[in-house]
Amino acid sequence: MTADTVWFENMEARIPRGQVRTRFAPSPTGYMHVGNLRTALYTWCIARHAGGRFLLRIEDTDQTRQVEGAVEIIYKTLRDCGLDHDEGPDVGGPVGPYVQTERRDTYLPYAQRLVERGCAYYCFCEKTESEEDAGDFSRGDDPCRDLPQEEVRRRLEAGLPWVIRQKIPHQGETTFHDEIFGDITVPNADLDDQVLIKRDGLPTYNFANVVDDHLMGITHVVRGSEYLSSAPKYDLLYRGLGWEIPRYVHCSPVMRDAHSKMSKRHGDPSYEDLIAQGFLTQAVVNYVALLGWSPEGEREFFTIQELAEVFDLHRISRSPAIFDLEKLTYFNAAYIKAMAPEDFARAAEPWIRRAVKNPALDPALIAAILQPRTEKLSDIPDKLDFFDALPDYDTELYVHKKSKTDRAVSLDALERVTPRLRALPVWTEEAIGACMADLAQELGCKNARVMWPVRIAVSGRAVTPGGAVELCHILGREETLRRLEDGMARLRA
RNA sequence: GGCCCGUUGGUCAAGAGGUUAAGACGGGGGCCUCUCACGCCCCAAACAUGGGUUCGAUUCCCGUACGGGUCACCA
Repeated sequence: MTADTVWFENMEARIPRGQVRTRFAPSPTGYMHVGNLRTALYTWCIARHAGGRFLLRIEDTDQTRQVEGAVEIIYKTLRDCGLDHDEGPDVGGPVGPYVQTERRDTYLPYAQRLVERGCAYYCFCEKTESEEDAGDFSRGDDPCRDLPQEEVRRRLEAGLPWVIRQKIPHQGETTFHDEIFGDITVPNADLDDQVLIKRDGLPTYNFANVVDDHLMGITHVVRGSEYLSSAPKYDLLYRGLGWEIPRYVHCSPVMRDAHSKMSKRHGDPSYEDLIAQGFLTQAVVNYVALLGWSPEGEREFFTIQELAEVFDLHRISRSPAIFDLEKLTYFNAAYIKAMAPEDFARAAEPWIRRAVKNPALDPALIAAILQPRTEKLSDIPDKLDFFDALPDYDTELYVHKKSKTDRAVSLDALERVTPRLRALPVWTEEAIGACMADLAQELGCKNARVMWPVRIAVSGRAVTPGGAVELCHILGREETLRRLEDGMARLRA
């Protein structure tokens, strides 16, 4: 193959040979599926791993499915995730434009070239019933397939509506290579004469993809495995146009269960839904990377840059992977624990403020006790319902066998500790902790005998984020003493 | 239905013609501990199935089952 002359076709000067170029080519549907995000991530990783270029191309040839604002969501998601692109509608580049409807005039000449070469033909057929319900109508039988050139010209001049279809050979078979699935061979008779140029003059996805990928110098075509069965037709197209065939990387889908893909329709969360639920971008990206791909070795925590470094496309899995919210939650919790306390405090504050309105309570202190026990930000508010006001509670909470407390012991503990706390020279965690520990030691018992009752009195809850010491500290001396008094009153009642 | 692809514990998955078949999540148990968590330790849990090839297959080949994809003037 004379790749050096045909490969870039008028573009040798603009794209360095040997450069790895990949593209993410979403159609603007209004949100980012988890599967799409993963495809974008793998595509980005392939380019970055090789020091190549990553492009963004918007595939909007379906006029009937435009969603306003959809492109912005794509930009925002890619930006948030760190999937920066080198070329695209917003940043330009040498092979633009990067929006297919803005390239509308570039496709027809290539389709006509295929017609001239006998690899495609004008079809004047009406849409047929059988076609519309996707029956077993064999396109190989299309009466337009072998129309005499004169007749074609006559009909075109008469203004008859037409489409251009790919002319698949009746005989033989086609073998294509996929980086993940290997060589796949199919009989040409099983391939249909797909439409290349639609009646509205716009190319179909299948055709626009081939033309654009070539014109943009794409070396690795990454996409979902639903395109696997079209791949032999792509090969025929590339060959018909005399173009070098790129490397195909078909990725199996991300599933919601064993039977169906993740989808908005079924209520599965999109990327933006996950973020709204309190998942961190890095956790989502990290988790999703491992859904259908695995690194060498046992490590599973990676920054996006680290992913790019170690990414090996040949370790992408052939079988579909089921999305597991529990494992994502585990990753999220791990990322939260690893955050710098200030960063976590900043991320958690809005969620803390949903439950804690009292301005005297320091959200940073609350964040500190929350951080090790928060799996996702959205479960923060429920943990904080006792801060603003002490809830009504049952004194049964004071009975705890492991801490060796009952109502009488608790009352005794509270009565002893309250004056000491009132007298503390400073209200710090260290001072409060020492105060309670000292008392326990004097009583010759475990800390629990003092701290359990205090924690109950101060929170009214059996389960709290943080222990007695932290809670007292956060609530402040005055409120702490007020709640301890309240607790003693309840125990005496 | 035709064609194509896939199948290792509940989930994500490593792995190689000969292994006690990794690891992680989840589950169970324990330790730690002022609760819940965190952390640490331990445990249970898998090669879909039938034939080959082979001294030996979970690993290679064929069939079967099951699952998925595709068969649009949607992407």
